[in-house]
Amino acid sequence: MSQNKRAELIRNALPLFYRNGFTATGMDLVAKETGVSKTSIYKHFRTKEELILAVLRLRDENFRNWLYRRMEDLADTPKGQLLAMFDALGEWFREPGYQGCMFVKAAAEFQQASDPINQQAYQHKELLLVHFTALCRAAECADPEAMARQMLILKEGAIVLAAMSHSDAPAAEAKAMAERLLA
Amino acid sequence: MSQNKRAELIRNALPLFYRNGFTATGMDLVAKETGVSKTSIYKHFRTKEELILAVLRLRDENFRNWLYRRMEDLADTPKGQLLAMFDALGEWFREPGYQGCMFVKAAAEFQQASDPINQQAYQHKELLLVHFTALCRAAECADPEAMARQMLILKEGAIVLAAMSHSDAPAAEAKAMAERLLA
DNA sequence: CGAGAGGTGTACCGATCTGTTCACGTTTTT
DNA sequence: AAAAACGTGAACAGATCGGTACACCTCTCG
Repeated sequence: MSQNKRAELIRNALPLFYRNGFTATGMDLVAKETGVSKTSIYKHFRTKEELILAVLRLRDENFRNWLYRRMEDLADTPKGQLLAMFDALGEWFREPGYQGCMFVKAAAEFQQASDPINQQAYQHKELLLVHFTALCRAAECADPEAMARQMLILKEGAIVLAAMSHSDAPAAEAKAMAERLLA
Repeated sequence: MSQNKRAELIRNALPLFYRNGFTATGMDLVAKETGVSKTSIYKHFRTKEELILAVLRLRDENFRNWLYRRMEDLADTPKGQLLAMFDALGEWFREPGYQGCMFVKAAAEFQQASDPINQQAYQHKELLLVHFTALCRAAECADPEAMARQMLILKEGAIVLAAMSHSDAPAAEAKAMAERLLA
């Protein structure tokens, strides 16, 4: 019961924070839009920061699961999967509510390195890097770590520019670069 | 007189917004830290939004001037300048107060496409793209427009990851990619 | 001198923020 | 059926937000 309400709260708060921003979204709005009273919210989370951290944990899980699965569905070789990532990103960019990377925005709003939100946001990027490194190693790249970091740069650049330009073109442009680098 | 105070206000407000964020920086703090009374601020700018737009205009001018000049100082061929951009970015990343791209953060905080701040933030990226395109054309790239957009993706990816990882390594990694793409 | 422009500091307005309190229902368990 | 657990709505506290009002100071210039 309690866990259900808690999970429902986190799940419904996610799009709120994603679309309105963290600071700009008040707890009264969270209560109203999630259907969970403010009293209950503060029974599950001591502060707004704890709720945001929980939301980011869910987002990390959802996003990485979605991306990895999509990469596997679109290609079966390691190199093919790395390239397919940019096709998956393109699909994401074309979604109506696309607003950029939630972790980049979290790090932008809570930019002190000592902030737990900032740290958790970067952790998401580190987890992506681990996965990319494994794929690069399986693809027998000369320097898997370096190639993985480069793929991450391409991914982040495409995400930021797609958000700012309201276009999915950066996905294809990043993919073109990845193709030449992985060749 | 008036213009001096106004310029001084914008100049001193810039690092405040850059380090604290736009929403998180209150007008009382702006008045206190810039040395310009709130009464005077609101004589020059009708709203906080207008002040932010003025700050972003100054930042655009300062940053583009600095980057273009640094690229010219470090190399004399068009291709060399494009590569030198990543060395210049590395210098920026190593500066003590580095906090990422102010325009990306502005677009993240004011993410509605109809928001004037969002529009002005993207305009900065468009101006960079114009410059890159001219350099790519001078470097006799096969497709100057596409190559310029790719260089912009590399630049934005490096900026975001340098900010999140508190490291200057993305500059060298992006440069390595640019070298292979421009070869 | 005297007027006006440009500036300051402070107090204030109404709204909104995070977080708490309290009295009250509803459901589950014993 | 009694009791504990879980939930609600609404009011509230204290702080802060963007923005305004007002009295005052200090120059410059005629």
